Amino acid sequence: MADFLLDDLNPQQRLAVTAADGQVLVLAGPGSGKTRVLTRRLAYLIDRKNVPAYDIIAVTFTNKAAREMENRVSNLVRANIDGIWLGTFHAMCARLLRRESASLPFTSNFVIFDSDDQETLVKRAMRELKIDEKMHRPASVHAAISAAKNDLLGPTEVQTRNYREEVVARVYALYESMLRTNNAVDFDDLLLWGAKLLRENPAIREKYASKFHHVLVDEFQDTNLAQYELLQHLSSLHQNIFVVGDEDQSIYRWRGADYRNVLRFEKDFPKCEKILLEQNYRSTQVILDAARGVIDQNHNRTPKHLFSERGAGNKIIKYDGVDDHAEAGFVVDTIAGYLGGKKSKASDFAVMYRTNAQSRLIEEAFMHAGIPYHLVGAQRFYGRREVKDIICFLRLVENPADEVSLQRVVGVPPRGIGEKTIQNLQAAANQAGISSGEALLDLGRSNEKSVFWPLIGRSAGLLADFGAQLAEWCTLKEKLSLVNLFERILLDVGYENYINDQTDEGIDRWENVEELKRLALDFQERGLTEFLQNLALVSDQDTIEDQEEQPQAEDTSSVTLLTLHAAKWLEYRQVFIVGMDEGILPHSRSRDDPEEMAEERRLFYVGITRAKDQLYLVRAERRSTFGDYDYGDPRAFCRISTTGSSSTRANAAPPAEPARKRI
DNA sequence: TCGCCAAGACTTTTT
DNA sequence: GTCTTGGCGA
Repeated sequence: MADFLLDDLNPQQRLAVTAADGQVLVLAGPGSGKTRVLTRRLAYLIDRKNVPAYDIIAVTFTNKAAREMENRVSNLVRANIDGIWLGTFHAMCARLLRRESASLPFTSNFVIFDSDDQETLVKRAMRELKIDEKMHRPASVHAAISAAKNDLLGPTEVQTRNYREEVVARVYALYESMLRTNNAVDFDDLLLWGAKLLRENPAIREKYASKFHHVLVDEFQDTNLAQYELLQHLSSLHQNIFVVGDEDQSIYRWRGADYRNVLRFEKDFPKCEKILLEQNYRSTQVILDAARGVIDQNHNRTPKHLFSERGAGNKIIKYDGVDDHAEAGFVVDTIAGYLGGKKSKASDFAVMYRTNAQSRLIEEAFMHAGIPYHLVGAQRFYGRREVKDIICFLRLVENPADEVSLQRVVGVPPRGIGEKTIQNLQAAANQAGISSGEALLDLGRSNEKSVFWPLIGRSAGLLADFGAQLAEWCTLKEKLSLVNLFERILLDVGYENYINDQTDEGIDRWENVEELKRLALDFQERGLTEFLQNLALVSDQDTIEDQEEQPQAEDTSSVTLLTLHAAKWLEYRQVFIVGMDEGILPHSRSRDDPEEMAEERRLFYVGITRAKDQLYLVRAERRSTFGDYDYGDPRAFCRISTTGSSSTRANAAPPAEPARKRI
């Protein structure tokens, strides 16, 4: 009898999908049908094992992956799957924290600070502590705090072996208390508090551990320590945990991801069933062999023998341009050649690079040649100034205690309120033991009669005006629909005039505001709170790639330009990896650290395995960096077999020539 | 307080 | 090369 759930799976995939209860570790090479296995497993549990959907939690790393999985599973099973907990780690944790806020130091309507907000708050903490921002850059202090949180370390638990670490600890402590007064959590907190909550409250832990009979995890190699602990707690009772990942594709170490969680899993669950998915449905054997030549140099992993039934395929083509212009020229000329032949369309091609800065020259070359192209993930919609402005206005209306938003929008557009006035407001509010937002609202209500009036100085009137404005919005929040509130705020502050100066840039910015308004329209029924939460947790990559899913007319097809990191989910017939120079790929900052070099190899590996038919490795003899020219050195990563005849050839390459001098 | 100019920085960016 | 930041004058 035909079985649509299992028939089209290969033996390894079927083994994984139908595995017995317990712990299952699926190591899935690139293009081996990882998503398919995960969705079929979910469908199998629900449809064949009669597991109710609400007994299952399945976590992914992107909203897009979660949405896709939900759609596919609901198409595969007869049962209704509404009760399933399916989403990103962060969204699942946000839900958990809102439900259990009684046991937490914030209320259930907490706001979520994104990385920009985090950095703003770090800066404020540093100023308050009078720490020199030249010596300790806020970005790096922020990174240190974030890393500590990913390792589940609180402000009193971080190491203070030297002055720098001590500075970080002090900033961390103040930063943390500032989050509390803002009733806010940051991205990292969602995971940290989630793990802490379950660790320290046995009753709550048991509640969820008994609820979730099955725990499923996607992209397991990119979990951090907090996520790992979370998974342990959630599966602590029923012990049914099914994880899918590939340690060779772990490329987010700098954000706390630790591929060694795969090893940890094997150690913590010695009885786990380990299944390797090695049949690749994407690439030719030549490409897979090249990829293997790169990745086999890494340690602490399970070796995999990726194979393809697609045959050897074309040789990998290497190209050394004289400079970066020649590099871009080669890419564009090659693609132009194919497009002239009519057999290929622009969307068959992708150009991948290590750093975003490399895209500029390539873009110019495409523009010059008149070939349509688009960038993936370069300009983050939610990171745009105008988008962030509006979000902060809305956040302030939702939660006037949000000091980060207040500070941002109090002078947008400029209304005569500057640094000094804000400082006075903060000091006055501090003294009264309330937030600046509350003090501002009081000023708006009582004007000169407010106790804060004399403490502000010259601009008290301006501040009171803004406070009254904010108070009005807060009242309107209850009466108007989300979109009407949105429009009202824009109108009240004259935002369109401010942002749209009729230049191309101004028009573009205003269009972004309108795009945000369209998004708000989808949340008319759910309201402001949910809209804001969604904005915090649904970001960037999700929205951009959605357009890819619905390719429009043929003539809009274009070449894709993207960083190697952004390439992870994608595949193309022909892939160009450019900038194959020591210092760029592998990146110079990785040179001295073997773990970092291993990550560069994984990044390269991810890039190689995106190619279905044809791979090009391109480099330049010299390239301009920040104005003047540098000579590159084609070391480690250019030693790669182009014919696939021997995957060990990459290791046996002659030693690299010494780096050439710079002119 | 705001807007302009010069100086300095500059890997990657699932949430 | 280009974006952000900080200092200074109007």
